Amino acid sequence: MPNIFDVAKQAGVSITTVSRALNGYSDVNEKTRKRILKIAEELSYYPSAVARSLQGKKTNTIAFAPWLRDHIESRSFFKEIVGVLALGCLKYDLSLLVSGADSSQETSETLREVAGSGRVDGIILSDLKPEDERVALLTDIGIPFVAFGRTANYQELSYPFIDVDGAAGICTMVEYVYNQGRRRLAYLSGPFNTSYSVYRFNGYRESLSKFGIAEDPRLVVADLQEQNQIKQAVNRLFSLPEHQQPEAIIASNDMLALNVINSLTEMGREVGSKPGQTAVTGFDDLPFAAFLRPALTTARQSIEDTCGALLELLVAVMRQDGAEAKISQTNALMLGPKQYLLRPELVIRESA
Amino acid sequence: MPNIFDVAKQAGVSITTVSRALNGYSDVNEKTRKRILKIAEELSYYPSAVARSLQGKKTNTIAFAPWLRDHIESRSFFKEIVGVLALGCLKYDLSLLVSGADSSQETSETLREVAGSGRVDGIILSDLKPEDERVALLTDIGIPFVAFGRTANYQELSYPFIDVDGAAGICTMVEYVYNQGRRRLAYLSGPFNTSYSVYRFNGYRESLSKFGIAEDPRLVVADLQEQNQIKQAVNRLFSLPEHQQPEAIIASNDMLALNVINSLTEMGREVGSKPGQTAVTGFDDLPFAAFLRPALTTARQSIEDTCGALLELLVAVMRQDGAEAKISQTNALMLGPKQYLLRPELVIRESA
DNA sequence: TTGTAAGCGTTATCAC
DNA sequence: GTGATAACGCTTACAA
Repeated sequence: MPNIFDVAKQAGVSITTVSRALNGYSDVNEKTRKRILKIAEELSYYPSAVARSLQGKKTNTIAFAPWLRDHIESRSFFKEIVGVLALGCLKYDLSLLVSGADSSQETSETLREVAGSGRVDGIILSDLKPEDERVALLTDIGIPFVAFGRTANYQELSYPFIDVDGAAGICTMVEYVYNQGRRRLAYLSGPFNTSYSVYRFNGYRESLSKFGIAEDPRLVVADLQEQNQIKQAVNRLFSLPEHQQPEAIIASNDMLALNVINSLTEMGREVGSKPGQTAVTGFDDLPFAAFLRPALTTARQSIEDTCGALLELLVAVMRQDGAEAKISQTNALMLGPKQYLLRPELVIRESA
Repeated sequence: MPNIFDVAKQAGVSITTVSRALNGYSDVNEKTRKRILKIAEELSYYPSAVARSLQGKKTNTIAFAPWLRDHIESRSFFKEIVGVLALGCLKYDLSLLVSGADSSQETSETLREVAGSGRVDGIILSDLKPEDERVALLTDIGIPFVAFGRTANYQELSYPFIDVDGAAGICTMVEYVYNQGRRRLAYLSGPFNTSYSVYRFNGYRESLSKFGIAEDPRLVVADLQEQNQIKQAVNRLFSLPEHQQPEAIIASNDMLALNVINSLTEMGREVGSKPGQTAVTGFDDLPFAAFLRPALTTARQSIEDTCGALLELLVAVMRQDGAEAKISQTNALMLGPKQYLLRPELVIRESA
């Protein structure tokens, strides 16, 4: 690999001039610039990105920092978002650095390393916990970041984030099945260690009280992590006396809903929106949701939109746009400066 | 961000000692090391990855370098593979850098930049073309890489790759529908600018000749890029005189098959394995394949396996393992040193 | 066992 | 317009 000296020697100038020519400075003779450019081309010289960032220059790279858990729900969502994010980065001429840790204790450490490494200009923090030390960490370090999700205390901390309104989404689902005349509404969720799980569950509780339905603890099962647990939970729901069995199952995400549907089908129960059938709803509208049978009725938080908003906001933050960074998503509610809540949309299909 | 000087000052030693202590060198007093480690911890000091790589040290990062096209088939596959790769990297304590270019002319340039940037230790090159200048490019630069897919001249070039045996996969599908008694077999494909499309198509032609079926050019449609084109193609197939219409449609990938099924269904035609129904087969077994209706019969090239093999091989190459890098996949056929062909597996579901 | 000093490949600050 | 030269933060001979 040729370096700046090689080019300088070829061109018979100093490295300073080469640097200036290549970086489009104005104070360099047009002729010299042309010559240097040509030589750089010939030598197929590319400035070392690493040396550049050592000077504090932009890296044109952002990091995606998820908190990887081992849930059934976590994996499929992760894959989807990484892919979409990577694709979205192209538009901004950014590269995406994905680095996570195997164990959850290490995530903070890994994050600190990435943030302090000088390898990225900004970070997309994902899978926020209600109390998430990573927000303070990044704020301390002073690196631009945008969170996907929010902590409980987002108002005091006032860091930039994009979140999907989980409570609203679940409310919509509850309202929808309520209007079908269903009253015994079960709620299945993964662990509550992540913010969105909590918000979504709150949505369930809020809407129950809104409709004057008493909460039945037997209809709420949380901390579901793998297939078997879900199957067992569904089984248990339908071991209740018949008039206490749920008429609808609100699942906190699509992956859960998928498993619920499968369990129900295995048990010989019909899933759907008709009376007598069990209604099942999901959340996220992952690509497979439309293909399930019955096709999943769910709350869509278009991942494309969400990722688009995340990138838009992060890019604005990185530019130090003192101006309120506006994002172009139309369904966004502004909670604070650079804090947006995206409103999910009810997608009615067959499962409810 | 504290740097190595801060730690050195705190500890009352030179930066050399700090460096050595942190990198686990043996020639440093245990006491001093302890002290330095403690101080580094307190200061939450992390060595700058950038400065480190400037010294030619490992970055523990690999790049994924796809060739992004604008097909309907390209996008979903890309998302899947990036996600799985990112997850797979965790096992090896690697970060994944995804950087592509918007336009296809730029891919080589972008690649050169990444490869020469010093930011990554190795590269996974994807979406190979039958003649792909990127192989020579990376070989020239001398950076470790593994290709996902292969060029036509892989034997001369002898670079490491993992490929899925596209011909074999399609042969399996053809044989399967042939055994159902079907003889008029259409083949739908995306553009032939990518190796796997060519190999898969070859598989189609080989198996036709193997079964003594004459090729009917009207049953082969290539260069399909978007929904509408696929719909039109299917329409045209069934505008043929009835006894010339296809009894099976072999699609070169799942995304294509999905659209074929939808088109067929819209036209009121039944898809399935029974006589009278049109059989449709896919290739890849993307996550949605199992959920389609009818569920897609396809050739599975488990992306997990493929990515696993890619990473395994790349890590071996990066370690300079002169020894033949063995991969642990059991269905792998060795074409040459560090060149493996993965044999896809027939997944029989409902669509054929 | 520890320290000094020379890189690594850029960009930025001064002079000229 | 152009060129020395000093950073940037680290690793690694080479000394001590």
